[in-house]
Amino acid sequence: MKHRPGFRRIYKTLFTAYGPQHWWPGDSAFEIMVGAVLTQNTAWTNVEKAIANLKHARALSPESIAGAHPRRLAVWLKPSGYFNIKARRLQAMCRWLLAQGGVKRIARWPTDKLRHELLAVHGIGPETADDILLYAFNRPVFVIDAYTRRIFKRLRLIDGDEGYETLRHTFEKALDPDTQLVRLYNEYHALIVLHGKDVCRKKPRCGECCLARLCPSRVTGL
DNA sequence: GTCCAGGGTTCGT
DNA sequence: ACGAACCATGGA
Repeated sequence: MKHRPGFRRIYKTLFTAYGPQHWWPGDSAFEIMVGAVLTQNTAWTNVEKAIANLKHARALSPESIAGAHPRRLAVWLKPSGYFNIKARRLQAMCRWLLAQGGVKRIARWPTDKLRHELLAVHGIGPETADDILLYAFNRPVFVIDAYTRRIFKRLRLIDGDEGYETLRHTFEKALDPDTQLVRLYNEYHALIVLHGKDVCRKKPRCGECCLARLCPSRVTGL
């Protein structure tokens, strides 16, 4: 594949501009898994409210969620939107978790097996699986999302219409090897999301953002 | 009032 | 193998 020196440079530029983000907010691997499902197409501020509801009800555990009445679970999830769908997805994930013997058990699986099994769970697609792998289990998996496509398309480093896996491998090959891959992927994705929502949408002109000199099209927004 | 957020499933072509 | 409808709250 063609050499792409831009990927590391863009990371350094974003890191310099915004500093370390220390994702994912959450007190446990399980909480991160729950957050990954709840944040699907949803603002994180709304997800925090739903997680707070679960905590206050002492329901933030695989057993509680799996055993809860879907109706009551939906009430707790209401602030995060799609509450009926997400109630079902969380229960699917929790029942799967319990069937495997819990978080501690699957934490010892090799990354490719863990990823394959996660993708087989109802409600967990490629991005949610990779969020979980990277942020809950500290595996070196690069997360691709809509912001990643937008920003790197404008930077002319990708076409934008590649499949998820193709894009993921592009990023992973461009950034490997590294002494702390997990740390790099962790910060990179967080910085992409931060830059995407705080700059690209509000101020689409690249001349106004930290990536100005690296952006051929001069537009990083939509 | 309109737009869209840290997507995935399902069902048409 | 793609495209579109669907889900639903809250902040800008």
